[in-house]
Amino acid sequence: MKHPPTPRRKTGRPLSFDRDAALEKAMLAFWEHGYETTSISDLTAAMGVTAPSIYTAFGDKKRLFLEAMRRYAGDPADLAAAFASASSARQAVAGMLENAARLYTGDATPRGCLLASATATGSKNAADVRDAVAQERRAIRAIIVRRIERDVAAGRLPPETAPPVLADLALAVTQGMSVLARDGADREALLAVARASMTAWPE
Amino acid sequence: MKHPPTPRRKTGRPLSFDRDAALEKAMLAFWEHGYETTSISDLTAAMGVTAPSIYTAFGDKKRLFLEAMRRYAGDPADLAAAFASASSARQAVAGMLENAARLYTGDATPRGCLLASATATGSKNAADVRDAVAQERRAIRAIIVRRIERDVAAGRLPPETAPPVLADLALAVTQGMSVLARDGADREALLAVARASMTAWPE
DNA sequence: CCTGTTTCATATCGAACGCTATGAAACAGC
DNA sequence: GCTGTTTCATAGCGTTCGATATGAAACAGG
Repeated sequence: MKHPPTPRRKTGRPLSFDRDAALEKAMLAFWEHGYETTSISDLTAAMGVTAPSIYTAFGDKKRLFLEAMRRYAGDPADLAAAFASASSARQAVAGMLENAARLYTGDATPRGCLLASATATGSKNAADVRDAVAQERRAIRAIIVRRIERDVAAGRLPPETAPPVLADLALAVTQGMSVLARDGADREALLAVARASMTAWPE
Repeated sequence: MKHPPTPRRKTGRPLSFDRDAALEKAMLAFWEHGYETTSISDLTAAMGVTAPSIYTAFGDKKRLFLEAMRRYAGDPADLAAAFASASSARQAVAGMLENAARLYTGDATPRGCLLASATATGSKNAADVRDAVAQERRAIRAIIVRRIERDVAAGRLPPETAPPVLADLALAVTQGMSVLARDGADREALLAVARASMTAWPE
């Protein structure tokens, strides 16, 4: 995972807060309350940083959110690597669903999924942010589709398998689990849903 | 479906707009842009009604949304009736998923699901509205669970069937399809996901 | 030390937010 | 036609929004 180059500091007064820690706090705030419905005032409280410092360190609210998302929502390259090294597409997707079930019900983070809920809807001003999040989801979908196609080509899955359908099913279950988690479903319920959805796979 | 009694008019200047039509326009605006991220200004434009008229006719933004949701998102009693008259739990859920797939990709309404996306996240000020929408989802879940339990009791489904798991799977797929639809998935893709998820059912 | 650079805390900015006060206009009943 | 009631359009209420101007404070280099 490659981070963008730390803004080159020439000289001057040193930063009085931990930039990475503040970014993580911002991410958690966006995760819990959504992009547009988290105000700058909410962010200053969560990050422990005043508004002008946020703007000099991260640009504006939009760039702060995008940086937080790209930093903590998981690099698609990491997912691609995990999928590539998995023993099968089935195992890879089952693992992804199980990880999601655990993540969405963990105590260290808000319930549900940042990518599924933070920009589920929004005003026209935030259309570009929604598009960026949707792009992230599409990247994940493409990775799943390719991994399934690989197993079909290798004869590990029946030739009549439709990779996009299985991928969309996995995505739908993932994002649906996010809503269930927000409604209070516990970890076992989500894990059961994840396992049940895998029985829809061939063989 | 029983509507709340129309506010009794004694006398006075008649309403200059169609209250039901305005309510539907408001619902569509909330559906597309979400509850908190649809402003009163957006609503006056969509409904063709000035702000004071909205407030005298519907109370405030919160009550306008709740009335729109309860009026158009489907009365749980209607769903319960459809489920009761269905030939089987499986058929009832398959029908629900197919209806959702068609609804989320229809041209007459925004993409996705009002109940899944309008209050996916939000500020603390709107916590009560989110709870009301979550309550609606829980009511739907209870109906599905009960219908599956009925089939298990009647021996139409294997005794080891876990009704809550199948119900949660159906809910997750439904709400996941909402995200897929918003990301641009077409009707056939959603119908395929709905059908694929049904192969997870026993027998 | 002094200069240059960057961040700091304070105090806002204009715009948009949800909402409402006000008085004229449009009806029903008498 | 007058009275009572309700809705109308206009204008603006106080608050919060995202974002900044300002000048003092904290460093590195010379």
